Amino acid sequence: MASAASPTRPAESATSLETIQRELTAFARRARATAARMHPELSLVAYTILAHLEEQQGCRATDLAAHYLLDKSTVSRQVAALERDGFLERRTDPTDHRVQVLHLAPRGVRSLAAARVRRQETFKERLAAWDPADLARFADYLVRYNADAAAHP
Amino acid sequence: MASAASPTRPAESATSLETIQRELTAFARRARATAARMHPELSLVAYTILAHLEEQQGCRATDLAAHYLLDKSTVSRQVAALERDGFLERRTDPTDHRVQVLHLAPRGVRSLAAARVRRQETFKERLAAWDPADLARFADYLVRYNADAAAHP
DNA sequence: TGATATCGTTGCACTCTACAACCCTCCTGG
DNA sequence: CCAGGAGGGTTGTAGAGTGCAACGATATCA
Repeated sequence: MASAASPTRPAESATSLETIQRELTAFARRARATAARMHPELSLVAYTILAHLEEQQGCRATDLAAHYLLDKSTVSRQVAALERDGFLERRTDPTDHRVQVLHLAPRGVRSLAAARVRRQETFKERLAAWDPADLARFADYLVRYNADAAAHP
Repeated sequence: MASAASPTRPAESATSLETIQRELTAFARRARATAARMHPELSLVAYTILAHLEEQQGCRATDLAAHYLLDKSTVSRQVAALERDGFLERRTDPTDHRVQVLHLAPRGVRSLAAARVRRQETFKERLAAWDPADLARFADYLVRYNADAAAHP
């Protein structure tokens, strides 16, 4: 399972599909526990929300829900907990008082940075033996797969 | 994000790592809901357990826990529910009365087959536009990644 | 035979999640 | 102008999934 490219006779497509299914679900099962080990302070969802906030320079709870296919009530509770613990802050949009724009609070910035370092270390160690070209291709495949998954729900 | 391979200057490895992290966690968040949509009768964990049982021709609950990094109590409850609903059966090992070997029951075989068909259809549609060579490479990468993840916990 | 290890179950607590009902604010058509 | 609908967000409720700790039963070994 080490080498990158395999022969690709048409008959093998079905096998690839099975493998992709099995390996993706295997990963999914472990993701939560892995996240908990890497950064106990931030759950997988919390980390995701904070990272999104940093990347987007702030956004609304509804955006988070839409982007991550979560119910708005779920996001609401997550955000409430993150605000209570000082990871983020809400700023009511002055032009539309229905809207609360979420921004990272100082503690959120710090925790996110620390968590990112831990994640980087783990992934770096984990993927140390990979050729950079393979890493890049793998990343591309994942992006493409998630895009396809979003398009075919 | 459509084309497969990207340029791979060394400086891009860090970006690839970030992308891989982000896309894998994005997938993980959606996996449970996706499974529920594809086969409402079997949760993601239930499907996984039954598939493992089929593949291994029966195994112990402890094996499942070790393989999927779950607490034995979690597996115990999952197995109890699956037995209650007729998806699997337990057979006490005659040579070691502590051990219960789990096997698929007829209903488990049927449900697993149906779920597999639904999953195949979904994935086939989802990945229809992919070149078989890309599929094969993607599958290889996933296998390799999960192996590395298991080796560096 | 007694100490130790293994397999599994159960009590407990917690997180994550969706759905439904609700409130508040905004917008638009009569 | 204002009534009704739409959008953003919260809360009540319920259920799945999970881990930890304590326990009982069985097996193994000194």
